[in-house]
Amino acid sequence: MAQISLTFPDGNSRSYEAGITPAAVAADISSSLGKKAISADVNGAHWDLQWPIETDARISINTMKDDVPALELIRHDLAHIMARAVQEIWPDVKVTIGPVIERGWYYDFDRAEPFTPEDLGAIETRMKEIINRRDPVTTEVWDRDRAIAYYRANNEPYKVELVEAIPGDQPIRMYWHGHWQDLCRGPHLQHTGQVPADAFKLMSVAGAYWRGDSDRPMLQRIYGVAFRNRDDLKKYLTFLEEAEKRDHRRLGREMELFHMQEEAPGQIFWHPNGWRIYTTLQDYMRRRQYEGGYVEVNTPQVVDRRLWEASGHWEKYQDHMFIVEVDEEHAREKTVNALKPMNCPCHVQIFNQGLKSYRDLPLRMAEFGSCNRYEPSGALHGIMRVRGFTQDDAHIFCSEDQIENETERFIAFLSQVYRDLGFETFRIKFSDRPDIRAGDDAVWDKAEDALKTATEAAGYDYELNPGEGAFYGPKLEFVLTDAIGRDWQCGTLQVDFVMPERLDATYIGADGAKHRPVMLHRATLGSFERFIGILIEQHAGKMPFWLAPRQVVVASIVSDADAFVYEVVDMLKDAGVLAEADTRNEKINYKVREHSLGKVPVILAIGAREVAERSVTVRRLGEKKTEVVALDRIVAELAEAAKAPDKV
RNA sequence: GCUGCUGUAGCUCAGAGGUAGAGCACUCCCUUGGUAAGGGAGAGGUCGAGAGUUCAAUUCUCUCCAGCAGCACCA
Repeated sequence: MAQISLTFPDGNSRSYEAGITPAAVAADISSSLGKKAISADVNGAHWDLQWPIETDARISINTMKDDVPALELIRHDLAHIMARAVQEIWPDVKVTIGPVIERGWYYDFDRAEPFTPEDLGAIETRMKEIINRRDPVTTEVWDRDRAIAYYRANNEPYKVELVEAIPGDQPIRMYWHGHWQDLCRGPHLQHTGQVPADAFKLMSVAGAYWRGDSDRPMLQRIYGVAFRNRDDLKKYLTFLEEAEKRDHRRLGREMELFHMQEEAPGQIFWHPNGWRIYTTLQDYMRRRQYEGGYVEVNTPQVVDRRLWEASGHWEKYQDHMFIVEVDEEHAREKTVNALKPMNCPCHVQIFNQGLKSYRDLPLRMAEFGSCNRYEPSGALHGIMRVRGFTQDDAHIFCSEDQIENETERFIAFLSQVYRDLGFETFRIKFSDRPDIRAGDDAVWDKAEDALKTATEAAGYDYELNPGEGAFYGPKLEFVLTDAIGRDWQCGTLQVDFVMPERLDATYIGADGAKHRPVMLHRATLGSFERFIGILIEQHAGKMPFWLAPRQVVVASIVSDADAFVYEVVDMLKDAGVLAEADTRNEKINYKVREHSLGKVPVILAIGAREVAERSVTVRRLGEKKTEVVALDRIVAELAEAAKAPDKV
């Protein structure tokens, strides 16, 4: 028998017979490790304890203390255990796939009747039974024909399709959890009892297309979450509650920011409070963009189809456009217009007015561009994904040589804005050329290099999204992480070689000849609607003072203080602070509770004492303590706090 | 758009084949109270829309609309 040498993490090696399994190695080290082992890392690959090792290798044995492999195995085994539980309860349900996902797993089933919440409870109970049976997990490699014949015989058409799709050079591996068997690449745990029975939960059922293809059957997907122990599960459930409390749809109603109604799906009715956030943010962006060398423009909402045909939107984007037909008097045909879904074609129209010189470049043309897109009904979500929205859009018309500098400049601009808005860090994703694309490879090379070099020069790393660029050019995407760890893609910068060509934009170069400008599409916030949604959730409604739609409530404690309350409100308003009086016939407790729930950052209470000494008692949101402050001082302090970050 | 679920007062929700209820919010009265709900009274609903079954529909059936979760979409 050939011998192989296995090297352990501490640097020691031992000699074993070729074909030894990690399970045997672990048992050889100690019998307790043999029991605790869950998997191995063999030359960096995640290795099932039963898979033989045939060559010299570095090996380490994993136990439940190793969180990455432990979570992977727990979730993966639970996917199998759930599928088994489902087939034990309903033998005619067909199984498909069940991968591990971020906090758990899912498994897709084909079953005529929908799973109900009660069904989920029954499945969960059965899963716990299976775990308690401590069934051994075993594996073997099957011949392709045998696997196909087996699944045909068992009436599992989805599995047949999966086996057929496995490339010829890859083994077809079967796993048993007790008597229940599934096609799986592994690895898995030693036995079902290694799964913690109190650290998982089935969360929801939803439809999902077979193989993610909307032309194929709709399956039922059951989602579960799983962790190494009960505490981690509890923490996750608490996180979900926290996210629910921050839901901008709920806070939008509670803080009277906006509403939406049936007659205008995907469109927002902004109330005074919400609109104050919107305009404050927009005013701030307008100032920053002016500073950043942009000119601001405004373009039409309703535009004849001819322009959309020229830009290519009519062909590629028509399903997402609101089409407006008008019967013109005496006209032979109806005029067909579309509400603009994007601003770029209109911006090119402005660029095309008059001759442009290379001296005009780069031309940074910004618009708070109101767009309408007919988004699929299922995509709508609060104010985050809507059919009517306003982008903080701009198009930079420049030469190819200027792409890099403009990119670096934009990253600096965007990072300043994000910092001002309370997001200290962000990630950059770089999407390069897709398979189907327009333009020469030489131009793509140049554009991709420019984006990468500029990103590095600005001091940022990027993650590569291979092949995810738009057909007209590569792009950068800027991703924020919020206070509870969720990612939001907001900013974007996209190089476009195609639109200037289609709409015949040109400039006169230093050589006196006509040249094609490059367009950089860029947005910082993305859309005001979505970004405000993110801000609401980021802050759980407690907006930074300068952005808060209601900044100060001046509340009387006794009605004799009312006159002074109004005086204080006027002083604050004159100082640029959003102040309102609350002189209602209510106790101070009641007023404090109501305005705290309304997320008003500062309450100034005024009773007889304050009137006598011209002071106020300050109570700040989230704090229990109060302090008495002289009137002039608090007005000065709040006036300072109300300034936007670019004015501080 | 697809699958499933939901739609009753401003909000959160209960209810039943015989044209509706609670709490909070709202209005009025009493109360002038010192930092997260003082007391009392009152008003408020075409039960998402349309059609069908029935003596009778908000309740049962169908269609549509909207919302929620996920999928697909987000050139």
